[in-house]
Amino acid sequence: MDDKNRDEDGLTRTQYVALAAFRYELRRFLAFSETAAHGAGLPAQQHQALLAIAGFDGADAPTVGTLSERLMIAPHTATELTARMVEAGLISKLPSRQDRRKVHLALTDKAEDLLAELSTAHLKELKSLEPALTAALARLGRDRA
Amino acid sequence: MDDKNRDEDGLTRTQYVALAAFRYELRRFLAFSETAAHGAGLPAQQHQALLAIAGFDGADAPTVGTLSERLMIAPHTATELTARMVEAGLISKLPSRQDRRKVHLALTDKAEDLLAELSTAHLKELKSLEPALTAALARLGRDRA
DNA sequence: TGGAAAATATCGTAATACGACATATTGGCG
DNA sequence: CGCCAATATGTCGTATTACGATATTTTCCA
Repeated sequence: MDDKNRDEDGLTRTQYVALAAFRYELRRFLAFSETAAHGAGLPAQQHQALLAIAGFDGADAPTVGTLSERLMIAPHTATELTARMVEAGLISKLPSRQDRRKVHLALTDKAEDLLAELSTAHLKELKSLEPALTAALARLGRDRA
Repeated sequence: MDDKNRDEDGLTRTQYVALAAFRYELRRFLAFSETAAHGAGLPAQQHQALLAIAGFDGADAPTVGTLSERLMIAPHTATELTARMVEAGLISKLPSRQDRRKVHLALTDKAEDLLAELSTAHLKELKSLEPALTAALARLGRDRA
């Protein structure tokens, strides 16, 4: 069906529109998040680092390594990121007693306040964006060629 | 309820975990997308530009301005992006007849092939990531404090 | 105990988005 | 009808940030 709407190789026009719409919704959320973080005086990636540390679901405190995993960045990039954040007074580094190669990370009071404020705003925004995001995602599943 | 799990200001630990998990799922998808684009020889943003052009849901061909809107970047950033893409043989620019300030954008054959390949892979990946993403999103709505 | 592996760190480099500014074109209005 | 503000795109220098290559320290195990 709908062969006139199909590109030579490819997908239907509807599928491109659906994919593009999904990415647009994603960008809307990410743009909101970036603006909110900047408004609080944080680069977006530092906000993500704070959230990853505070929301880390593990036994002991997260390390530079866990941060690199959760943010999906190279280990040495996490090193640089955390160095900037220590500089900015957002986190503290504590060398592990058990394994002295590791460095545990903890939020400062300042960072906890900022993160609480940002997270509240994000939950609210996500609540309002959720329908559009879910709908855009679901739309991709239909019209499978 | 659960006051011992509540940070001073702030949200419950569960909420931080849920927010962090949602962002992690988002990053997984974005990392897949970036890897796929790079594998096809494209910077991620150029892939997004191709998709935004191909999936533009409007009457006439998209312009530099529409691209800046859909990608949520500044107009002059869209100018630079499109210049790089013309250079790379991915798009062509066609000054509008109606309004000679505007420049319409169209994919080259090469770009159509690349986009078809990437979009197929993305639809497949999204199909597999969709449950986790939807679940992470839905989880945010529960546990509202 | 001697090295391979792991964890973090350093330095130079590249990509890309932005701010400030410039140019061209359009449309409205006195 | 001509002038000017607004619109659309373009140019240039700058700053941020992530990466590759490489180094250092510590741990683990054969």
